[in-house]
Amino acid sequence: MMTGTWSLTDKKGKQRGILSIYILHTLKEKPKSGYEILMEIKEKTEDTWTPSKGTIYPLLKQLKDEGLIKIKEQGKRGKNIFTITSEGKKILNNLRKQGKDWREKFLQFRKLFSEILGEKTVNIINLITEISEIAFSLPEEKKEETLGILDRCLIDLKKLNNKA
Amino acid sequence: MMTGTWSLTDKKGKQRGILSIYILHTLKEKPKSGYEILMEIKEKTEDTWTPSKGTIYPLLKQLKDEGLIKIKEQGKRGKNIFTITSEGKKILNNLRKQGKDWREKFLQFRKLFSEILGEKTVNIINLITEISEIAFSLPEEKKEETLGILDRCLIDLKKLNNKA
DNA sequence: TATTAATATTACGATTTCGAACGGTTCGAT
DNA sequence: ATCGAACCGTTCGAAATCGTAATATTAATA
Repeated sequence: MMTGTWSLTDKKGKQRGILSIYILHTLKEKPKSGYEILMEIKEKTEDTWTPSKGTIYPLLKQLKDEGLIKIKEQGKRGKNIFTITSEGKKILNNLRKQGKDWREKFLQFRKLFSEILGEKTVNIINLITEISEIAFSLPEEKKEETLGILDRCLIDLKKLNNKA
Repeated sequence: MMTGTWSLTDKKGKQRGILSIYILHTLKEKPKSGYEILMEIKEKTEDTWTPSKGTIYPLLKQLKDEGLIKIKEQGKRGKNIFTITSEGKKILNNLRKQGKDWREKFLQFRKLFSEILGEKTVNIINLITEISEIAFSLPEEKKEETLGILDRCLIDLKKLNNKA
């Protein structure tokens, strides 16, 4: 969806797509192979997104050539285990700062999608989306209260469900 | 973001991206020029997305060549006012049916983005995800009550926010 | 042991969209 | 009369990603 809309530009002026950003992010947590990253995304998104093999491998190579990641070790079957470099960490931190705009974009796109689909539950979607955006924007010290409010909401919905 | 992920395949086997789908949708409501559609999107998404001119004009031409839209009239300055054809309406309806998966995709991507951005609100994400799932699964006749519960939640969060 | 499945990667054409440059036509302001 | 802005569209290289096919190497299963 819209090639550049979700891309971020790092401090070197290089545009980075979602997958690049995710790769840096996950390699910062722990060294991984291409296949592992691929399967991880598939799992985390509940089969909603499986990055194409044709994308992830050339991208890993590109990021390595750029010095943002490196091969930590090699395993069987031609396996390369990548890890992030310190340069990569800098780039990632810089990108994260710029990703703050995503929140607003998400809200807008969700609204547009609802309209396109002619969804009859527009009000529900809009409410949930708004709830999401406020919940995420509340500061850390309000987290307990936030969770409490959401929990109550969930309980109420479950009750309503059980009255079915 | 992920070129094909949000694309839908119409009954003719042709892949349609977001912009195509939006064009069909909005021309169904009312005939419009390319520039009008462009500005409409920009407005509706609060400047979050302005489709590229390099995209929309060739796309309109393509859709016209395919018989999904036609030129209704022409105005000054080379302006073409497009309207949807009956064939286009069929395609749009077919596409809408397939867009039902977007809902789940959206939630998943929202979660992934939060993780990438280092948002420290995992529990919040999980709660909101659960809330979404229940809210959407409740039957239509419970809609009013659902809305009520969600509304209350939103109000509570807004109050919490205003206590900042 | 042979076959199937899973892991691991490469190659490549296709797709949607961007971004930028370019050009033309009104229209309102000066 | 001139200018700047807005409307209106075209061209084109670049970018991120998809989808698919192919290949190789284990590991699991029959």
